[in-house]
Amino acid sequence: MRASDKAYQTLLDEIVDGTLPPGTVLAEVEQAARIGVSRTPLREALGHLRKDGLVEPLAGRGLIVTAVSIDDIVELYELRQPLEQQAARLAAQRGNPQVFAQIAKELRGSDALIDSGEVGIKAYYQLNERLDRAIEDSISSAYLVAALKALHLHLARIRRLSRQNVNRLRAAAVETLVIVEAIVNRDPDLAASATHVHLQQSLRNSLETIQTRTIDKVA
Amino acid sequence: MRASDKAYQTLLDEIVDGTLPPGTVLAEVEQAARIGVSRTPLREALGHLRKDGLVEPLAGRGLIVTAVSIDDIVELYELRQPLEQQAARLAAQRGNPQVFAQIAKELRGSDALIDSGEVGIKAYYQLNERLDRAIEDSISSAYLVAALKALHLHLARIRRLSRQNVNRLRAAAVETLVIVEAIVNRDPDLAASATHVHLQQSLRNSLETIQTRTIDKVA
DNA sequence: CTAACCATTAATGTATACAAAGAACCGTGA
DNA sequence: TCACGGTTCTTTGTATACATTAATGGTTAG
Repeated sequence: MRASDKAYQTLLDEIVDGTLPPGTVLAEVEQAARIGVSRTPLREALGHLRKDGLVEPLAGRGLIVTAVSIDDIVELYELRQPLEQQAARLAAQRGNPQVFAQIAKELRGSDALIDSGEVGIKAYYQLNERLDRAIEDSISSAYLVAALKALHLHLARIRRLSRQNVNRLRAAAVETLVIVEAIVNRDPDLAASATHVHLQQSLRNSLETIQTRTIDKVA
Repeated sequence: MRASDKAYQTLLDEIVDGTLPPGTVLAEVEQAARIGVSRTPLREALGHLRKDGLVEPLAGRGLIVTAVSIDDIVELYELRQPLEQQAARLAAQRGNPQVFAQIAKELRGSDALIDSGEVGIKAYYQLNERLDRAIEDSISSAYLVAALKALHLHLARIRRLSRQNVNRLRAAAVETLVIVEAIVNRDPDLAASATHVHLQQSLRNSLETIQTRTIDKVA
């Protein structure tokens, strides 16, 4: 593995999982020493993170980890909505129905997973990741896939901020199942509409959860 | 201006305008010497171009300028459609109607521009760029704007491949006017639909133009 | 006491030297 | 003549030294 890749992956993981919270100053020499690479590959990593929108230059202070406000969540969904609707639409047109039928089958049993504690919930998340992968594999457009990948970076960060409760997960599983079944039945319009509905609910939940947390903080 | 920015801008321009055609090998030392910077900032520039999707690694041969096939054009539009529909929708919701009314006014006179030769056509293109800018300014979502910017990089490249004739430009102006008027009237759905129509026509024209050229080549 | 300017310093930005990995080419053998 | 192996050379990847810029703190003048 190249040193620049190592630096990028390390910083990316730490930003996404919150180890490096928003506002953290990333000084080159400091981070290079910490990660164990020289400044050259570290700079390359920082450049990529800047393109990803995960760090930004702060006048004279170097680079800092970007903030994620409530407005950012809304704005992110204004990109997520059209991208994932299109992705679902194309998957319904081109995807292998058998692949999605299998995922649908597993989704129908996801309630049991969700109710079976931490391990089950993790398995449920992995099922969702498999669905995302299957959709991306069905899309031939490299451009759309790239845009989706960039999007998911930011989504992963937000997911940490607004942790979903079990009720929301169960509801989300039902919504997702509608999408997957539409893909199996090669119904692009339904797949897109179901995605629209799912994301609207998902956004609403995110905002409500954040809201609650903010209130908790104030109290 | 930083040396890395200079290198990035230079290479970007040359790739977009065709000076560096697809398949061109970009060796670091060679390009660094040509542009007049050292390898370090040049590598930074190449890294960004790679993230943009304008260059790609070729096993052992370093980086080459990516190809643009007919399939790529179709795939690019599969990203463009949802992004620009969403952009038009948001602009219709949030844009300043006066700004777009002014653009609409100028669009109504664009036939005269298009018929007045090279200079007029250039002015027409600039009008379109102003429209794009106005739409981006109306969108609050930084994520969507970033995705649009990345998209427009590739579109600029394709525009060179399929040069539009005067008839197409006139038709495009009419289609664009429908979009802009929908924005002025704060009609998001119409703005999105009109964008859908416009891009569909635009794609069709691109493919036909490419097709013709290919036939010419064979003949 | 405050404000402005200079010096110091710590950071980024750049250049270059070095290392490592891979490809091409030449030579030798069958 | 072809195949295989080794060597050389070109390339990318990394480290480090140097340049430059901007911020900070102290000192001095008003």
